[in-house]
Amino acid sequence: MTSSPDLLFRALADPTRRALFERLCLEGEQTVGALTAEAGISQPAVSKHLGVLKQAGLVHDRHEGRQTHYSAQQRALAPLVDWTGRMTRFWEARFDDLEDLLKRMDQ
Amino acid sequence: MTSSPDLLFRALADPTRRALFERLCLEGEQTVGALTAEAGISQPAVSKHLGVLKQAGLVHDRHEGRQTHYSAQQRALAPLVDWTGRMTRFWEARFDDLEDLLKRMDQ
DNA sequence: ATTTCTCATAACCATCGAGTTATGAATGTG
DNA sequence: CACATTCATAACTCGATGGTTATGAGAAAT
Repeated sequence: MTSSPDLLFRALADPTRRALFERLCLEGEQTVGALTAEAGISQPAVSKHLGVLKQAGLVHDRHEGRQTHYSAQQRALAPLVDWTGRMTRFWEARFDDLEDLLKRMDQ
Repeated sequence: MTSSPDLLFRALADPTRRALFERLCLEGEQTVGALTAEAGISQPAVSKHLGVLKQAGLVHDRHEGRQTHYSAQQRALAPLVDWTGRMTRFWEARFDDLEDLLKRMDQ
């Protein structure tokens, strides 16, 4: 069983793949050809990356004629945001404890 | 030049490594021995993972006698939060645009 | 001083993953 | 129908990476 944040982290760990996702986020829907034109790698490589992103739920594909349009699914980032939240919340809690301690020491 | 989010994503992409970081976040400072006891892998493997986390700025090590104490540096997650923010902000902006469009179409 | 304990490093191995080229499937075009 | 275009998949290569065991360095204990 591969957990949800695991898929996301793994999918976004590769810089090329992250660049593809960023383009889809910032510039909106793109065809494979358009993405390949700027990616600096071969078309099959781009397709494979898009496949990984799709499997992670980060992109959605729409077939139109002989071309495939990919678009970002930013909602899929939610588990990532949750995860960082859980990790940093503990830091804040601990920080609050420290503040309490200092306050109590002050009196 | 490896950018900051790149190091973070790569460091957190491995489930074993992420588990180590989570433990340090939730349970606080731990020695290598304590971490190894529950990690299910050899001590050298744990040390190597901790080295990667340290290089990414995610953990800090403190030497005390013959043991090394590791602790989480949650602040290091900031670039990750920023990145997800930049990606999702565009979604919200685009969503707002859509809402505006619908509103205008309504009139 | 010798031994024991804790951790890091070295050397090695196997697997994974990102890239390539070749090719096929599906759709449009002459 | 024949040809071109667009994308996905197959087969392969090769470097990166996560794991192992062996060993060394440094600190504590006897």
